[in-house]
Amino acid sequence: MTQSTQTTAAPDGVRERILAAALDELAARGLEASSVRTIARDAGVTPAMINYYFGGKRALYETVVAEAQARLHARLGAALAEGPSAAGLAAAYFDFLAEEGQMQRLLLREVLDGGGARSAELVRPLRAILTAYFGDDDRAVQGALSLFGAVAGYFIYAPVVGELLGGDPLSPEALARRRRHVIQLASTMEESTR
Amino acid sequence: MTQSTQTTAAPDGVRERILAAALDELAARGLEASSVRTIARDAGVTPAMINYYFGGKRALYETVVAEAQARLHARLGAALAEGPSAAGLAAAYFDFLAEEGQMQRLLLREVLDGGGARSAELVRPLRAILTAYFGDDDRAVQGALSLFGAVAGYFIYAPVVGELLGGDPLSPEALARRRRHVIQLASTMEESTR
DNA sequence: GACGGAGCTAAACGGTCGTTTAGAACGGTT
DNA sequence: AACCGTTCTAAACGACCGTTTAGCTCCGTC
Repeated sequence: MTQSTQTTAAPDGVRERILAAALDELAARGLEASSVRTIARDAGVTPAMINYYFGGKRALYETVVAEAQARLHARLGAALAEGPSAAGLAAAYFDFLAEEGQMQRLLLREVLDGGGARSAELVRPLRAILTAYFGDDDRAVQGALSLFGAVAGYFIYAPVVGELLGGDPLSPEALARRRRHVIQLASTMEESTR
Repeated sequence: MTQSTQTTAAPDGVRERILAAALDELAARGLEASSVRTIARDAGVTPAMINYYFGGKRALYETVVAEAQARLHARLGAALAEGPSAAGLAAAYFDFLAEEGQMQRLLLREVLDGGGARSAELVRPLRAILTAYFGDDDRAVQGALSLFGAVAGYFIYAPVVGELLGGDPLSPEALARRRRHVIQLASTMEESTR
């Protein structure tokens, strides 16, 4: 009773602990390979609690994915709002992945499993902003695709890169180097498109 | 008896049918989500045959992954042997993914699930060739990473791109456009590195 | 102080999983 | 003709899965 008398507030309530454990497990192992029993154990609750709060494994998964997508969406939207540049967009995407590494794994699995329909729905609101700033022509689209691929690829293949080159691709120094490279790549593309 | 009397040769023997069905299923759904019963049904055999020929689900998976990696390895090696250019390498990687679309999904899942150790082992023999041609400095490494990310990203995100922009990103025209863009990107990088 | 709903638990349910087993079919060898 | 190894099948096994159920505790309300 030294800590608190009203424990059931919010910050680490049962629901939040389940969400955190689910993000870890789902990003690391995928929907099918994760088990509600494991997630529940990591969250320190009973498996039945997952159904109580979320209605089932699939619904929990979709809650987690929706939250991850919302976070990414907010980041990219903020970057576009404050400065309409490919470099700024690339930097925002890079920083998002650098700070929340499991997100890329989760969202990539979602694309691989779901065929991209849900992800497209997420990105669609961004599209209006994107084309307003960067235009609609093929070169801009191709460049944007390359840029996002270059950013995401680094994090996806980070384990391979680490094994291959030695050193930790996720160390602050390596991340700073990569960040500089990606921003420069974005600038180059912007110039050639303009 | 009109077709053949010696059926147990090779081209579409039981083992080969299992491998083909397994590639489809494993690339589409992943190791954990795929079931040996489904693979066996698609191959027109009994589930027990998978254990008879491969020793188990995991061993079948590793056979399929090893074969996919070997095919990619051969492609990249051939491209490097006949012309040491980033553009040639990018084109070879692009063509591989364009012709065998499920491969990228399979290998990407392997990286996501396996942490990259096996993939690194595959790419290691290529590394000597790569550095001999492109050098070892940071700019070349960063550029190569971006290039491979840009190529792979297109195929991974093809469903999203299709939903978003309309049209089929895997149509011959779209592929040709993307191929040109990637090769040009490679050339640009090569110039700035040189 | 009985009531009722919210939060939670332990146990069980039906189903699917990967794998094993017992044995049938069959061509080749002796 | 008896034997044998190979190929293959149908059935069963035990484990684990996601989910449901029955019931407990606790607390604010009347």
